[in-house]
Formats: sequence, C-alpha cells, structure tokens
Amino acid sequence: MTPHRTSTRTTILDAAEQLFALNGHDNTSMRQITSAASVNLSAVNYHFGSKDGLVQAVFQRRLRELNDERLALLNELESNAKGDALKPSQVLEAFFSPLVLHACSHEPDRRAFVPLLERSMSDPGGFIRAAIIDEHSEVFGRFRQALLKALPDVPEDEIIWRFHFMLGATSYAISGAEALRSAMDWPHPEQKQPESAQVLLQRLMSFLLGGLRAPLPGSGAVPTCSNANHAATNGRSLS
Amino acid sequence: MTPHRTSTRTTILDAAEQLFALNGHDNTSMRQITSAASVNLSAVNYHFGSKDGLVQAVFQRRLRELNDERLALLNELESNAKGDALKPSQVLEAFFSPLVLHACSHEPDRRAFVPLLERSMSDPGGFIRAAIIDEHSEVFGRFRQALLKALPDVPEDEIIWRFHFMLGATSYAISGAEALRSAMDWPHPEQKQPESAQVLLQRLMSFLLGGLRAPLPGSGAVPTCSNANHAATNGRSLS
DNA sequence: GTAGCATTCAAACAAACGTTTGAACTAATC
DNA sequence: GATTAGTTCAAACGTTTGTTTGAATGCTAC
Repeated sequence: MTPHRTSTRTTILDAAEQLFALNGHDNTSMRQITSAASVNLSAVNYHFGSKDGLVQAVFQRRLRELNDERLALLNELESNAKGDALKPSQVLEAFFSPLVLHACSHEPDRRAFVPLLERSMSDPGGFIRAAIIDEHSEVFGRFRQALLKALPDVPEDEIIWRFHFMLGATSYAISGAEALRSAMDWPHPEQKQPESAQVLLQRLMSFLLGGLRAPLPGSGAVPTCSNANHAATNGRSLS
Repeated sequence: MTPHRTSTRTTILDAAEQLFALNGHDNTSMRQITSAASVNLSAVNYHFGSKDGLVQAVFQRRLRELNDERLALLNELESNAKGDALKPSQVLEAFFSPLVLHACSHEPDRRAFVPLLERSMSDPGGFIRAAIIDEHSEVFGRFRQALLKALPDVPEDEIIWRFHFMLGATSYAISGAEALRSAMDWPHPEQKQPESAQVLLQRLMSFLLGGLRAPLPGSGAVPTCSNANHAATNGRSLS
C-alpha cells in the first residue's frame, strides 16, 4: 500500500508546524513549507488536498494528543474520587497542566505548537477556529461538568466566564516569557532560562485558583465602583 | 493647505480599522480597504506611504487615546491619594476599565478596535507588536510602579507575572462573549445582549483581584503537586 | 516482464498582491 | 490668467500566491 509508510506526509506536517508557529499560517507560503521539508511543491496538494487541508491537519494532530491527555487525567481523578466532587485545583491542573507542559516541552516541535494554537484561536477568519472548538467540544463539556460539581455554590454563568478568563491567562502565560521581557523592561535580566515548566505552572495555578475562588461580583467584597464613562474626563470614581 | 481638511485620510483609517478587525490586517487587501472607503487605490500609498504605514497609523490613533485615558485615571487617583499607596482594585480598574469600556462601546468603530488590538499583540511578525509595546511603555511603567506600591508584600517577579496573566484574562474577556457561546454550548441562550459593560467589568474585576491577591506559589496554601511528566500515562499526582 | 497503482517531479497556470507611474484635477498665490 | 503645490485617478508594473497539469518514477502483484 504505502511504500514509504508516511514519510513525506509527516515531514510536511513537521515543517509546516514549525513555520506556522514562527510566522503564522497565512504568512507562510507553501513554497516555504515544501522547501523546508525538501519535498516537491505539489506534495501538499497531493497529500492534503489544499493548503487549508494542511493547516487543519497540523492542528488536529497535536490537538487530539493534547485533549487525550486532559481526558486521561480527568478520568483517573474521577475514578479515584469514586463519585465525590473533585477539588477545584485538581480540575484546573488536569486541564491546564498538559498545555503548559507541552509549551515547555524539550521537543521543539511540540513546544512550537502551543503558541500557534493560542494565536489561531483568535483568528476570526473562522475555518480554523471551527475545527479547534470542534476538537475541544467533548473536553470542554467534561471539564465544565467537573467544575460545576467542584464548586456547587458558584452559579454556572460565573463558572463559565471564569473558565474563559483562565483560558486567557494561560494563553498569555505560555506565549508570555519573552513578550513580557520586552514589553515592560524586565527587572531581572540575569535570569536566562525561559522559566522552567514547574515554576511557571505553579505561578499560573495559584493565580487561576485565586481568580476562580474570588468572591462573587455581587457579594460586595470586591470594592465595585460605578465608573460608566469611558471618556477619561472628570473620571471621579473608583471608590 | 488642506482643501478637504483630512477627509480621505480618516475615511481610509476608519475603513481599514473595520476591515482589520474583521479579517486581520494581512488578510485585508488594500483594494478592499480603498473600495470600502470609496477612494482610489493609490490614496493609501500617498497618505501613509505603504500598507504597513497604514496599519501603524490605525493602531496609533486608538492606542494613544486609550492610554491617555488610563494615565488620566491613574493621575487622578494618585493625586487624590496624596502619596499613600492605592488599593489594588483601584489600580486594576484604572488600567483595565478603559479597555473593557471601549470594547463595549456603542460606537462600532471603537468597539471593533479592541479585539483587533488583542489579536495583533500575538502576531510574531513583529513590526506591529513593536509599535504597540512602544506606545505602551510609559503606561506599563507607571502602572507597574503603582502595583508594586499597592502590594508591598508581593515580590516584583510575581506581580509582573500576574499582571501578564491579567492581560490575558482581559483579552479573552473582551473577545469572548460570542466565542464562548459557540465553544461550549452556552446554557443560557435566551440572554441576547452581549453582556453589558458593567456586568462584564464586574465579573472580570472580581476574577482579576482574586488572582492578583492569591496566596503566593511557595506558601503552601495552594495544593501544589509534582506532576512533571506530560505524557498522560500513569499520571498519579494532583494531590 | 508487464500491468497497475501510488507517489514524485518540473513546469506552467490564472489570480491577487502592494507599489509605481504620469497625467488630470483642484485651489490658493502671485 | 499663469504658476505652483496638493490631491485624485486609471492603468500598468513586477512578484508572489495556491493550484493544476502531464510526464516520469518507484513499487507491488499477476
């Protein structure tokens, strides 16, 4: 059947993934990909139908692997708990740690993928986001249920919003090390390594947990204020 | 001097901003922009030099306005405090509320800009990110100092990281209403309006404050665990 | 060996891109 | 009214894009 097994197919996938992460998938031409992979230009259309087909294949390959890890962690947690509710920290770590650990992986291909994923989620063009959220739908449902059970006092609206906020914080945490260093001038430039996975994960987890368990907006514990004007003039507000 | 004042210039800026927000700035051709603006194709090169010049102008126009609002709010807070440290909630609100309120603005042009900004921050191509962080540098410095003063017990590293996490959460909060509704199947589809600015801002603020004031990673309050393997196999961990 | 299928390859395709050109038009200045 | 500078315009420029074509290759099976 397949003479070379799938050599050129995966070669193209690897090269495309790397270039996509570097330049974005629509600032990467097929000629760049096929040159980097040392294959013929037409190979992409032969194996993936079109460039869009290649992009989709790049995402599905890693996304399936990532979500399988998340589900495996959640399954083990729930089977160990024997019906009891999990702790919020357990649910969060099962969902977010595979992502962070991939982002800090030693294999450069895997590491390159995560920022690419985060970036493509905010692409409104749409065909790639549809594929991503389709691949995530089962995982999202499972973790949403687990969170609802872990926090029975928090209304569902709030949980879903906070889960969304956490996704954003994690996204920036991942793509953030060098971006942060250049945005504001980093006070500790002597620190060389890009934040080991462990310490970054701990930083992020304590932040996420703090946000997830924050007092509810209406509870008065947060010094909410009534600043409704978005012109900065006469901005007498902020408690 | 200027016969028509600056009609075509701002017409182009408005059309470009809208199209950039819709399709991203490199999936938008100059022919689309000039058609939408009903001006000649060459007008872009005449008024802005190049397409990159136009992109930069689109960002600078709104960014300057946004950061002026933030600085005005912070200035008033600090002058009212007369040297005392501000409350963390005050600093956060001065920084994030202008962004959220812009994103929920009734003027569609202003509202369209914020997701565009968030998306372009994660563009690695670079020339646009450089412009953005350049425009932000003063604001970042001021707010970082204010946060350091407001939270004297938290080490600087941690504050900067958490500030970064908050940026991510806010980014997702803004671009999130409809994305969230489609990603996981939203449990309350009868809610029509895209979350009024007030309630979204309150949701976000309580989350951000909870994350900002979370116990520090090393303090043991967070059930930290030692899950170092990112293969999901034998993942015995998570406390 | 030869038929048949899967894969690779060089070459060309039409379409779209950002930019440049040089002439037309407008409006104020001398 | 002629001159000048600022602005608009239609047309074309040269590249680069993703895709298609048809011949050449490699491998398996009869």
